[in-house]
Amino acid sequence: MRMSVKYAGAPMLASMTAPSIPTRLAAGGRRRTEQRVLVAEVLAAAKRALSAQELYERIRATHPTIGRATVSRALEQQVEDGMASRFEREGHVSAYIACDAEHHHHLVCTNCQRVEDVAEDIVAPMLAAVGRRHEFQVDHAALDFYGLCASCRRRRR
Amino acid sequence: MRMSVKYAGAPMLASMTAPSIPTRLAAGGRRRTEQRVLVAEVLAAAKRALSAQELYERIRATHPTIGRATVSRALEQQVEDGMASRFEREGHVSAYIACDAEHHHHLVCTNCQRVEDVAEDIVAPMLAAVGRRHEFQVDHAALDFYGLCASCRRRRR
DNA sequence: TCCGACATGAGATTCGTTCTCAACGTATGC
DNA sequence: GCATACGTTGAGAACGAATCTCATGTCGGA
Repeated sequence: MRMSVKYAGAPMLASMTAPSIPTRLAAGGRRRTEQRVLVAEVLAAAKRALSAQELYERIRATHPTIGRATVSRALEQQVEDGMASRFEREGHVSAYIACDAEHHHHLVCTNCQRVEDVAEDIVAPMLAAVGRRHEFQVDHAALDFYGLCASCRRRRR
Repeated sequence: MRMSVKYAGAPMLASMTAPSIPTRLAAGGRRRTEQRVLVAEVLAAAKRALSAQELYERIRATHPTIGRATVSRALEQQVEDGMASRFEREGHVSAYIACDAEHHHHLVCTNCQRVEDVAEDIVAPMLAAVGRRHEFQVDHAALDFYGLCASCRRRRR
């Protein structure tokens, strides 16, 4: 399932001046190592969801000595620090995408695998409706949509 | 991620007279074996999401000779036949819940683990909005909500 | 009742992830 | 600029849930 996205009740902040990747990597006493920069950059450049394994293989093409565990740990940290979010794909595999703010749900193109963020104001009324109708206090939700993005749709015709 | 729930465009049919578990198990040339009935009944009785492992252990309490693979295969078939739906839990584990119709999204209580279905008419407008706003043709979606159900909420006070 | 195809169970295998631990490299204080 | 402390790395081992294999069992149509 999609990693939890919290609804603290407060409206999402409009993105402030976003810090660069290396800056964000150094948050919370973490060290800015070559490997961790690499993982973050390759993930961000991919603009689509990648499993740890896939990312590991991509990076290995240019940096053959990097370790599986390093990639895995770097991704884990990025999720913790809010720089990425994690899905659970079918087949018991985690997949990650770079993410520049929290509170994001995703549109995944089943053709080209690219990922878009869902506008938050589309989702919010539905969450409110769920709370009203079901007497259910929604804490967090996993909302992911699969289909064809605009360009793949055009290309299909 | 949550197993796909298809949006074929047609409105959901109001549930017709639902066939019994043993009847539905025999769909499509499948055999109605003791084990497959058992798996379906225990899952339905649980009224909450269970992993294959958890279900296996529950069943083993009364039927110690049942095999892991049998439970696993039975669940797989139920998902195929629309009698259950599958989540991917954190930790790369599948979880299943019994399901009496398709097109269901779920409210999962994080306290008592019980599962409710989300009213489909709450979800539909949002799907339409996503399609309009994002020029994205939604084929299927994984929508799961986590929080406290009404009774757990009362009990917490 | 008979027989073939489907289903079962036990254990082996698979495969992505996580753990372990010695060696390394970063950042900080001096 | 240098030394020190400790977070980070990489290789391989360990892990764990699911899946596969295959001999045996059983369902259900003929």
